[in-house]
Amino acid sequence: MSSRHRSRSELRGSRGERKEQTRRRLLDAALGLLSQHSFDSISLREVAREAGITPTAFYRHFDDMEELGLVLVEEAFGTLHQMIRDARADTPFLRDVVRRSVAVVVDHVHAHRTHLRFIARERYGGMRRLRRTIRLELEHFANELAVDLARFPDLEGWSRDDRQMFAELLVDTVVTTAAALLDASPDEEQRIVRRVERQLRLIVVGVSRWRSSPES
Amino acid sequence: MSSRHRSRSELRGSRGERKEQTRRRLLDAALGLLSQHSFDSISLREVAREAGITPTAFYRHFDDMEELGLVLVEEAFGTLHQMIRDARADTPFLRDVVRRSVAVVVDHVHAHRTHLRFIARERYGGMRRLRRTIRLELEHFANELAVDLARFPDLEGWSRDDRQMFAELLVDTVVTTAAALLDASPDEEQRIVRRVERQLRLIVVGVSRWRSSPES
DNA sequence: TGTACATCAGTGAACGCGCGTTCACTGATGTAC
DNA sequence: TGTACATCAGTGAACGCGCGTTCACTGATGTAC
Repeated sequence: MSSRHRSRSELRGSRGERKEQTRRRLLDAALGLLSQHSFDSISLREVAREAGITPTAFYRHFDDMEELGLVLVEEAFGTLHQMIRDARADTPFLRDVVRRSVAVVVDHVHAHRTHLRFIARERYGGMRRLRRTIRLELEHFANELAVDLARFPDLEGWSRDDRQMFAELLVDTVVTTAAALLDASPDEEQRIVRRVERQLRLIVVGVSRWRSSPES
Repeated sequence: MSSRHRSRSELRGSRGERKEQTRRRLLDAALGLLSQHSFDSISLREVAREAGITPTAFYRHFDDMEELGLVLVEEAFGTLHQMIRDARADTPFLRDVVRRSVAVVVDHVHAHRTHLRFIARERYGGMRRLRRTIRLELEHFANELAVDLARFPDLEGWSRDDRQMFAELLVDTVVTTAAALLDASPDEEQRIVRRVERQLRLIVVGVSRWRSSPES
């Protein structure tokens, strides 16, 4: 407070490393502010203040807030892909994967709360470009899942299109659930988890009868 | 432009009626601005300007922007309940209702675009109170649907809890679809509609086998 | 029907504030010799 | 290893602007008699 210049722990590291640390603080500051506000209502000055630098220095790291937002989308989907890798299991049974996945999503909500909140909030938020980028990433995500689903015996003989449709249903259900978990108390969390487990089980029952006997 | 006071069409009507017209213009102005921004980033002054009154006069109608937002939630769910009434059909077959419902949702997205966009955008948006109110309304909505579902033979013997779980899956799928339709071109719209039709059919297949043979 | 008064939706000036962006700058770190 | 210079992350003052809210007001509409 009294000493001028470099009074923080950032005294450590090379100039490049310290720049990277500041950039990280800016991103984290934005993620933090997003717990209370949507992205298009947080200001560059707030983010800089929260990160402990002057507004002017912000421009050493990003052209404007939108660019920072796009970096957050990229980051958030990085952690989301990590999540899906965690959920992948060595079982031929879809129901095992589904059961396992719910637990992974819950863990992920706790471990990467700010990233998931950002995606949930901006998926239908106010900034067109962010919304679009998130939508494209989610589609990409569902595409990957659709490819991966081909290995399950339950989906043998399914068309690419049907697998895609099923993948998108899973992704939407999981994202909606993750978003609901963000605002939930521990009690509500348990309720939400039980609900989505049964919903996914219901869907998997449908899968096992799809095509082979689509009419009941 | 040159004449002072009451130069608009609002010359018609009693004082009470004209006040109501101005209030309506404020609500519509907010809904219009929401096509580009989220609710917590639009300003009282913008809304007043768009409605053609001074910022000061805003306070004759609402205490602040949050109160206006809560009125919009109420309105939007009014039209949503109208939608569900339109979708209700005299058939014992769940699959008929589901098919019909998708068409009703598409119509509704066109007829009440601004209301649906508001709900989609603020469901996980930046203002806690709006988010909470929307969540409660959606739960209420799913409760009603769960009661209504009891009349279908496919769901005979289902517990109240299972019907609730199923109702929430339907509501989430439909709301997610409506939100996706808001940004869609006509081509994309067709794709989205076909996708959700198949997703709901898949779910309904699951329903027909639920409990009677939950294990495949 | 006519008059005197009350109501109140909307006005316009004013306030202090935080905003995004510009500019010239500082001084520690990095590099060339 | 020491010196001279270049780089560049971060500073601080300044700008014009739109914000929410206050205040005293205006004048058309509504009401009481």
